[in-house]
Amino acid sequence: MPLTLYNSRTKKKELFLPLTPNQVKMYVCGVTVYDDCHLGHARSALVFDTIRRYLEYSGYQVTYVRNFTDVDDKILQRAHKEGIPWTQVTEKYIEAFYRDMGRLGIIPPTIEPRATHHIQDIVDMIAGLVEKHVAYEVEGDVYFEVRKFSQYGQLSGRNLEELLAGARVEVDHRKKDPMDFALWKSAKPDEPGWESPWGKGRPGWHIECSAMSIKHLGPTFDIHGGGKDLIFPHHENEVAQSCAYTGKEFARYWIHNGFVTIDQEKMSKSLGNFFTIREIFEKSPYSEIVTGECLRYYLLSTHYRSDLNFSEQSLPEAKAALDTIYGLLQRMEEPRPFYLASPIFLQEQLEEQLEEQSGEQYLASLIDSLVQKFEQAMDDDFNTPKVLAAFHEFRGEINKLLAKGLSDQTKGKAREIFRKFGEPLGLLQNSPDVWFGKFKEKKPFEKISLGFDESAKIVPLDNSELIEKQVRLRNEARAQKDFSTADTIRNELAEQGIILEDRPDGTTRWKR
RNA sequence: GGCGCCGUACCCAAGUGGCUAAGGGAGCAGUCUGCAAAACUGCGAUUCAGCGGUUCGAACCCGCUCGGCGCCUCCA
Repeated sequence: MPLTLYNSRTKKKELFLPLTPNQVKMYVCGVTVYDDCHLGHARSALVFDTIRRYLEYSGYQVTYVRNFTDVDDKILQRAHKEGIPWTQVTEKYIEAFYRDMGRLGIIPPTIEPRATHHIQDIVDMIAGLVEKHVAYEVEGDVYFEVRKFSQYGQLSGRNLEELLAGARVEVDHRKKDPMDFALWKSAKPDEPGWESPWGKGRPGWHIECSAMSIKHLGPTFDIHGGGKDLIFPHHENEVAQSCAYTGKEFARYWIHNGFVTIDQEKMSKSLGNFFTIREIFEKSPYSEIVTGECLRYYLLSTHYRSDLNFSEQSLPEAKAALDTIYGLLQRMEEPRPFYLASPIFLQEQLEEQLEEQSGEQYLASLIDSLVQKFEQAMDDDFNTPKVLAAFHEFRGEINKLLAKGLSDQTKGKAREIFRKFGEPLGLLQNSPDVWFGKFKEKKPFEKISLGFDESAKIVPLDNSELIEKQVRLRNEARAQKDFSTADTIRNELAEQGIILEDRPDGTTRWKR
């Protein structure tokens, strides 16, 4: 089935045909490492992680490059404010970034270049642009001359006249045109800098992505991605300087993800309405593993190009939805109830077997249908919400089959399917026991709150043995029809967020 | 001011010209259960912000109106 994706350059869905068959070269703008990353950054990383996973699922060999901007004004400001070397700022936040990505199950890209490791490539590229007379130096700064690139504005759908008319930038009279942008910035005496033909300085923001993508993927590559706020000026400028430099097409498909909003407004540092990933995990009532997967589910429950609004319900809703699937996985792991195997039920057992025959055939058709829906939805511009719907439909059908009785082999097959198709989404890879908190849990009933609520403290505990003991006591009471004691225990456990489920055979399973 | 996006049930969210408008959450009712939980079944938009138009046919196309948001400055 052919993959189609929305190309923001042409504003249309297009058939995806990579430059080299079976290979995809993809570059995504990463983060500037001057602070903890927030949900918006995470969304971008997650969207492209999912795209990468699906491309690999589809059989492509993917080279995925995602950069770190590790030198820039904000980093220097931060270092100055904290009175530490700027390199310490970048190291700290690169580490934090890895921690957050890991919690979200985001697979590291193939290559993670840093601007500071590519200064020579950047200088070479700028020198080439100066040589071609599309860039010029003024007092140690080098600017790209937008008038020299006739296609300028093509990606973002603007033209220079419009831009000038609405320009809010204060005009720097040293520039030939107000829209000219910096390739190289001269360093002030106290600022870090590298030697260059124009004196000591550092790269402008846009040039690093061009230099590093060309270096690692070649002049023309398949996919370039990032948040939709990067379309202008960042990506527009990348196109201009790259094409001017190589004389070749730059990225062939442009993919831009939508924002995460709070109260319908873009989450951003300047508005102050953001949640860092760290904060979300610290305040989550769920374990780290569960929180990570819930967050992932939540972010995938909206199409990547749409904005999505984060609220206090987002995580609990994702948890409830995932619970239904993990609950099924758990039931499919359990041995078939003994009452189905006892002699009294021999007649029923025979019937069960007959049911199983048709049940297993039916399962095969359900799997076919799921695979088809999965691929169709993902091939249609990565429609993850549709995929999740298909999972839930599949779940419902399997639940019905399970009630009729399924062989261990068939149950195993169904479980495998959930795992296999959850993988490209980064979902359903945990064991039900971990999911339902039998190993580690934080303090229950602390709802994730919007804002800086210090009351939500992490209380790590591993009280499985205690719970098991309570469950045993309760079942002894139940056996003696001492239901008041049984109910007392149930209520006590419920207060700790433990839910008991009695099986028909008298045993009890518990979960959080 | 320029360019652009969005408005689908109580909430989240697919669907963008033609079978009964997916799916999740919450809710109500039922089956099951000592009670519960889970699972299953049923109920819930004659309707897709509003109005007008195109069409045999529109939530989907066009126009206008109302409401929300984004980019044009650093931004995932």
